[in-house]
Amino acid sequence: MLTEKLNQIKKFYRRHRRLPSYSEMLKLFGFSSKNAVFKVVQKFIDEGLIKKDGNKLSPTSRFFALPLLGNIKAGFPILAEEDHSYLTLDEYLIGDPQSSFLLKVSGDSLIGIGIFDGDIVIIEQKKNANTGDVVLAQIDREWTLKILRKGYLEAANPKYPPFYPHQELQIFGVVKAVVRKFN
Amino acid sequence: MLTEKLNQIKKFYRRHRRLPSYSEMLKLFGFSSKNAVFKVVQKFIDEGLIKKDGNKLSPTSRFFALPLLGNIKAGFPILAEEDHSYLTLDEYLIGDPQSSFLLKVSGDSLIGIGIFDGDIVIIEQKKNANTGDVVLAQIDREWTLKILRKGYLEAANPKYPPFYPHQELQIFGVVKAVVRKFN
DNA sequence: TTGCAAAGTGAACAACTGTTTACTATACTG
DNA sequence: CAGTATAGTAAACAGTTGTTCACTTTGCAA
Repeated sequence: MLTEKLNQIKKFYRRHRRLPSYSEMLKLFGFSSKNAVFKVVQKFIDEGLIKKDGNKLSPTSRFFALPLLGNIKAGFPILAEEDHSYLTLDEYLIGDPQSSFLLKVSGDSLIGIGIFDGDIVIIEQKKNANTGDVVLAQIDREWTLKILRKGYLEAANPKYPPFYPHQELQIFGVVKAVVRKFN
Repeated sequence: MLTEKLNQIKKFYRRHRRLPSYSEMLKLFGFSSKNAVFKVVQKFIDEGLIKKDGNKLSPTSRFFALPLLGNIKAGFPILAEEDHSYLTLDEYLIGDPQSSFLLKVSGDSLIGIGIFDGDIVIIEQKKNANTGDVVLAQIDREWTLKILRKGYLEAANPKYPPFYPHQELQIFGVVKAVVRKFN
């Protein structure tokens, strides 16, 4: 089966974060001739799962990304094979990997905008932000995650008052995305 | 500078989804001897950014993953270099890539559990789920995303009533994670 | 200025890369 | 059954791989 071989390659890619070489696939598939591997790989290339990159192989986005289906509409056959695009969450959510980091959120001060306790936010480091941005900031030397307003910080939860700095309000980064895992 | 070379390799990895070979790095760095590259790579190996994998190179998780910082606590120096772990969002959020797909959410029926209009959910395909799971289901032939209860579906928004099936309630998958991008 | 480690050059090497060719076994179609 | 496309074997090949050795250049501390 061909999809079984694809899964073996995907498994290898997940473990090693690189595609196996032809001789590695040889062992992987249990073949005894590299040409057999060559022909299998050619099929994956034809299907657009792998591509040639110089004299090497590299995976296409279809290889490792997940299919993204459109909106749910009543009675709509969302699982139809068309109009897929393929998405990597890292690529989708992280704009500038160099200046970004993740932060585990604690507290309920941002539940109004759907950031819950235990969520992970992607923060892009920068020293200034726009009003309305969710920022990681130090207000009077205390770290916090809040919405930036003109000269103060605001929670997204009616039970918290606005936060006016007594001395200092310093911005360290802007929240670009949230991520939550269930269970 | 060494970090500049690392960024060049990262850039290459993002474009090609594989590490460059020594001769490719040669061009990348502007060197004229492969040995110079060899020594640079050795440093990255020493730092744990790249590792040897057979007779090939492969990136470690520190190479492409983002640092995850702990919870924010008042006054806590979260940016201290210690107790980092490194996280790939894809690996963190997607348990079984083979059976998962993404779905763009429309509607406000799940705002109570922090799933908003425009969010993307990661769905794992399966035909049965536990009570309390957020499921992708077909209720009387209409697709929907709701919370599964005993024999019916429920929104997470007081403005919607429970959804009892007239004929049929079929489950297609379980929501394992949500993801939201700001701006 | 001297001494020395770090950084880079250049050439050589065996091992492995992907690819090709020629041939055989297998499976399927009419 | 025969005919033929598909799948796999075996061996050979040039180009590239990562690695090593000997040497030169650069930068920096004493």
